[in-house]
Amino acid sequence: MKHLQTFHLIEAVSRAGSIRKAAEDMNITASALNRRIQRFESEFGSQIFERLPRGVRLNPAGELVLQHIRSQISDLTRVQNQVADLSGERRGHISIACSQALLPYFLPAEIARYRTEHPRVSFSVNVRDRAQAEEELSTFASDLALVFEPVHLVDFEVICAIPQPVTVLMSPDHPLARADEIRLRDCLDYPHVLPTTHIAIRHLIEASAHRLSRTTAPIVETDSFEFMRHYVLREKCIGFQIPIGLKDDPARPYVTKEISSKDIPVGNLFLGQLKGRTLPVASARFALRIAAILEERYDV
Amino acid sequence: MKHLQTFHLIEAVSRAGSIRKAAEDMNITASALNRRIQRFESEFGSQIFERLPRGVRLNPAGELVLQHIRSQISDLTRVQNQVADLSGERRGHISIACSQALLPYFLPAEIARYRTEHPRVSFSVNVRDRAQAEEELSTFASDLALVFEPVHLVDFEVICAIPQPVTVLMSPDHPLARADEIRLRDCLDYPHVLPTTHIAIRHLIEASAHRLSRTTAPIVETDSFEFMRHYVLREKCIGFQIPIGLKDDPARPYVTKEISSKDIPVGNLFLGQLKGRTLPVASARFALRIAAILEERYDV
DNA sequence: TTTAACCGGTGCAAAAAATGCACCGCTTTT
DNA sequence: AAAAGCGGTGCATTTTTTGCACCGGTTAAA
Repeated sequence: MKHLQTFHLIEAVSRAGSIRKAAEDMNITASALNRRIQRFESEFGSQIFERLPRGVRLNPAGELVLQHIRSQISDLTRVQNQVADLSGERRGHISIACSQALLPYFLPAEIARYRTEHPRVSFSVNVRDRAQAEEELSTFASDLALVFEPVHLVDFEVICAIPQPVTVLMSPDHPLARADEIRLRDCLDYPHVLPTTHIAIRHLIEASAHRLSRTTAPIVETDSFEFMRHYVLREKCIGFQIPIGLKDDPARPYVTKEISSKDIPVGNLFLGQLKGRTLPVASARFALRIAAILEERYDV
Repeated sequence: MKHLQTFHLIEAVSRAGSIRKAAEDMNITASALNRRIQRFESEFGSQIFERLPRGVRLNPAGELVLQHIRSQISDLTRVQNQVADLSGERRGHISIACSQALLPYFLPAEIARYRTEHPRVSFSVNVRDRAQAEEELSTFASDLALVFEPVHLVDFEVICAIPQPVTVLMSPDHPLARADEIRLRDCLDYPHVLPTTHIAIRHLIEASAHRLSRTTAPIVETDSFEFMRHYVLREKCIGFQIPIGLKDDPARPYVTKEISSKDIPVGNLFLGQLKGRTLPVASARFALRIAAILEERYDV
C-alpha cells in the first residue's frame, strides 16, 4: 500500500532513533527520508520529532501521530480481511499476547481446533507479562490479550473474565498431596518454587503471606512455569499455577489442588482487546469463541 | 495532506457516480483519475467500483473502504486538533446534527456561551430528522447528534438521554389555556396543527390517538416548528413541541402545558455520537458540557 | 437505423515529484 | 585536535504522475 509508505518510515525513524539508521533499515538514503519527514511535518502542521544532537525522538505530537498511524494501518488490514470475507472465504491473521499459563494446553488446543475449521487463518502467539500484554494491545502489535490479573485496565476492554484460584502442584508422594484443604501456611512450611516477582501469581502469594505475617522462602525462583512444572517432579517441593495452565487429565504425573480462597483471593484470567478498537473479523470471531469456551468450562 | 489525495478522489468518484464527472470536480483529467483508482484497486487487492455502462458505483468492498476513508480523515483531523491542544490553545470545529426543537433557544445559547470561552472553536449546526441525524454520524459528517426519539440505529452511542414530554402550545385566550391537566382527547377536539409524519412528535401523537381510537385532523400540517410556533398566535388552535424547544420565560406570548403522560408516553431527547469513535477534543468536551447542562436543567 | 453523447480504458510524451550524491555546519567522542 | 555521527541542503538524475489524443463499447435521441 503505497500511501502508507511515509507512515512506515516515520515508524522506522521512531524505532531507530535516528534518520540515518532508519534510512539504512528501509533501504533509502538519509536525505530522501529526511525530506519525507520534513514534508510530512509541514503538511501536518507541526513537528513530530525533536532534533537531538545524537538523533531524533518523537515529541508528544509525534506520539499521537504514531498512535494514529498504527491504528490506521491496523484498520486498513481489517478492511482488507473483511473484503476477503465478503467473497466467501474466511482468512486473516490473529495475534494474541498471553500469559504463560495458556501455553501448554489451552491455546494450542483451541488454535488447532479453530484452524481445522478455518485453515486460511494464521496466528501469532506471544508470551507477555501482564504489563507488556496491555502495551501490545495499544501499539496494535496484538489483537487480543489473554492474561491473568492484568495491571492498568485503562485502554483494556474486557471481553470476558474467568476466576482462576491459585493452585499448588506437587508430586503424588508429597505429604500435602492427600490433604483435604490446602492452606497457604502449609505451603510456605514446605519447600516451594515461586515465579519471579513481576508475575501475578507471585504477587497474590506475597500479599497473602504478608497478611498472615509470613514470608516466602523459595528454594527456586523462576520465570518459567514450564520449568516449575517439571521441577516439582524432581525434588519434593511445591509449585504454583492456575487451573487453565494445568492439564485436565487424571493421568498427569503431578497432583494439583486449589489453595483455599480464605488464604489467597481468587484471581481472574482476562480476555481483552484495545478499548474502542474494531477487531478484524477473524479476531473478533475467535475472541467470541474463546470467551464461550472459557465461560462454559469454568462455568461463570 | 498529500497522502489522502487518493482518498478524496475516491470519495469524489463515489459522489459523482462517474470518473469523468469526478475528474472535472477535482480539476484533473479523467485519465489521471482513472489510473489512480486502478492503482488503488490493484494495491488494495480488490475492485472497489463496479463498472456500469453509464459510469461507476461503489461495490460492497468499496463501501467498506469508503467508511474506512472517512474514519481515517476524521481521525487525522482529530489528532491535529489534539496537537494544537497540546500547545495550549483549544481550537477546532464541532459539527452537530440536531432536531428542530434545539434551534430557537437551546443550541444558540449554549454555543454562544461556549464560544465566549473558546473563541477559536467553530461550529456547524445542521437540522436533520432522526434518521438523517444518525446517517450523519456514521458518514462522519457530524460529530454529535442531538435528536428527539432517534430511530436507534446500531451505530448510535448514547451520551445522555433526557425525558421530554410532548407539550401543547396555544395562545393565552385558548379555552385549554386554563385547564389543569391536558388530555389528548381534548387536543384532538380543538383545531390543531401537527408536524409532518416523519417527525417524532407526530409519531407519538398518532400512536396514542390510535390507542384511544381517535384520529388526528390537523388544520395545518408543517415540517417547521418555527411556523407552528407563530401560527398558534394567529388562529385559535393547538400546536405541539417538546419543552426544550419552548422558551423558559414567563413573558412568552403563548401558553405551554405538558400533555398528561397517561395519554402520550414521555419521549427522550438523545445526545449521541458514532459508536466506537474517538471524538475530537473540542467535540468531546462540548458533549460533556451539554450533557451536564441537560441533566441539570431537566434533573435526570 | 443512424448518429451523437458519454462512458471507462490505454499508449505516449511532457511535467512533476522523489531520490541519490556530495557536501555543510554542528556536537559528541576519542 | 581529530574523528565519527548527526540533521539538513543544492543539484543532477531517476521515477512517478499527469495530460493529450484516441479506442471500443453502450445508451439515448434523431
